[in-house]
Amino acid sequence: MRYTQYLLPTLKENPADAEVISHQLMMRAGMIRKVAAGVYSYMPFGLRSIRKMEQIIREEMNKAGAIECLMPMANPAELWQESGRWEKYGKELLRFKDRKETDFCMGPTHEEVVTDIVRNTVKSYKQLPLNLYQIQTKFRDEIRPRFGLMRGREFIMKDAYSFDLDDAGADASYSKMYQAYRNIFNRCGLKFRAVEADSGAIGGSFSHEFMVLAESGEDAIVSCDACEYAANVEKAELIYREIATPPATAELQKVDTPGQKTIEEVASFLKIEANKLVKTLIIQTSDDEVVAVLLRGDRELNEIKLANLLGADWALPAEEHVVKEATGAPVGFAGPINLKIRVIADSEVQAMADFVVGGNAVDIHYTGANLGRDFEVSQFADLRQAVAGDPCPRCDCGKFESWRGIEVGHVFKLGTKYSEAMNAVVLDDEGKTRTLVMGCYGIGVGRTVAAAIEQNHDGHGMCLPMPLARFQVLVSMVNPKDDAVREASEQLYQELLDLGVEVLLDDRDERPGIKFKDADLIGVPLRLTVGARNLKEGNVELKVRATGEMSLLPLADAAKELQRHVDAALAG
RNA sequence: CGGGGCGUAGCGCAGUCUGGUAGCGCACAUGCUUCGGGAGCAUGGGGUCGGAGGUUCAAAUCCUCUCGCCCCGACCA
Repeated sequence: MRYTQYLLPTLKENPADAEVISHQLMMRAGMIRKVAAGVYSYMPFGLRSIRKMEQIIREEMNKAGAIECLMPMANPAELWQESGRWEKYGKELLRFKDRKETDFCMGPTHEEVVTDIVRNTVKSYKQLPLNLYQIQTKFRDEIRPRFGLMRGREFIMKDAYSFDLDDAGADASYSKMYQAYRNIFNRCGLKFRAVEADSGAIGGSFSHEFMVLAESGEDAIVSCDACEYAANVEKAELIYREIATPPATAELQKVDTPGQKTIEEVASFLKIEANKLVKTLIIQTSDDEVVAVLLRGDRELNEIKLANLLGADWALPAEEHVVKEATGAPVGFAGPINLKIRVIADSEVQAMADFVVGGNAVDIHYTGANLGRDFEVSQFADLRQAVAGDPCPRCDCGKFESWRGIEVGHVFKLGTKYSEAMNAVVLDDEGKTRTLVMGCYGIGVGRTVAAAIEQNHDGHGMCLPMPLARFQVLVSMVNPKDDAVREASEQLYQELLDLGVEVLLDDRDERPGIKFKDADLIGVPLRLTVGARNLKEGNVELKVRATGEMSLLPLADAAKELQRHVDAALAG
């Protein structure tokens, strides 16, 4: 491709509305343009990276035995009513009517459609296992789209759905997908972790998220420094092999703590460490239950663990008036002593003695509080957020490291939620009717490309890994008006094309500075600079974008040498 | 949806408080010089000041309504 015949509108400055690096660089490098909030056009330069990502996914999915299909974006309400999600999905589901006033929605995911296909076409266990996937544009009317392709409303997703006769089969399908996902993200050259994730309301199932590691990631994850265990902090388990409650040595004592509400305030007022306090959180659940939760002062509550423990959809800090009603004091002074509501505590609290708690009265705390003697706890459980340094729950020696991650993929064992609701059944080898066991597997295609940029950039622009780069080589002719330079560049360009290398020839009549800045911005992995200076010696200059490494190559060997570089980079 | 902020040329912004002929930088076009890290000079084109209504002799500026966009929260690939 010749630059002068291509559409690659680069921007010198960051667009005012782009906050994160990948969004800024994708805009500046002319990969995407915004059409509406969370809705983007893929410009030629961006589209090709997206297509490369799709192709990698396609190859690995096919290799794992999945079969590609393509389902409609417009879904009839009928199917969604059957699964019950027409009512449940809420405003994120973009609904509309056709000319006959029939309800439709833009598919945000395709369990309904695929389950409909399978129940109508698969009748026997002999047709199983089956895994159907598609790469398609989805629409979710997100409350808050942001960060460019990172969280759009319209976005390209690969979604796959597996169907098996039984749980064991579904587990096998799941692990095939898990491995396929590892292959996909490895091939993209991404640093990632497959982490255990919360499986939410569908109990008994399991799920993994694939997280690309990046500072700007929206998710917090932990991984063991000794074994394979990794999990979203929402899910990360904490276990205590031995918990011994130390003997109480101090008397319970009421102390005045005027105006000291937060843990930090109370700790510094009493001149003790935050971990000598026990905080009491008043929590309200989706079932309208109000409970008190005790945590060591320096710990954070994991609301998902709590909700799962209580069997509720959610568990959140109670509103102010509820706290007052439960404790008799304003927010900031709750404590477990003489509290009327149910008290549950994080396991770690069991290892504490002579601690400080709130006094359930304005400006009052207790010191020297002790479990059992001063108050009762109805249940101990793992309720806190994991942090770096916590012991691994799976191995004896490991400790957690913490990371930020961008969720680019999610594999999920669905069970029979949809097959049951929509009556997707087959006959087994005894002629008995069996409900299909499903799994679903998603990859955010655009998000993965954005994540790759988050992970591969510097102050000058992006450094996309070779497998995702739209152009593998850039031939930059320093001065197109110099005949020797122009001819050598054209020759190199042609040779590279003939070798099947994806090459961009910067044939613009621009000053070198502009060309170099653009080259760095758009991040072509390998740059060949053809300038009069080196050409006199018969050389051209190779610069590796990611490392900045430079070397001189004889003009005659350059094309072949570059092809070797490209092949090596693609091989990983 | 709650809280905060912004809409002025393709991009980045000033001008709004205190009403008086719409500006700057970049980009774009033309010419000359320049040419290995976002050049210089000159000339030029491009704007319903997000939209509607109102106040006024006069509105980008004041008032009312409205639309869009961004950031922080709950959701998710």
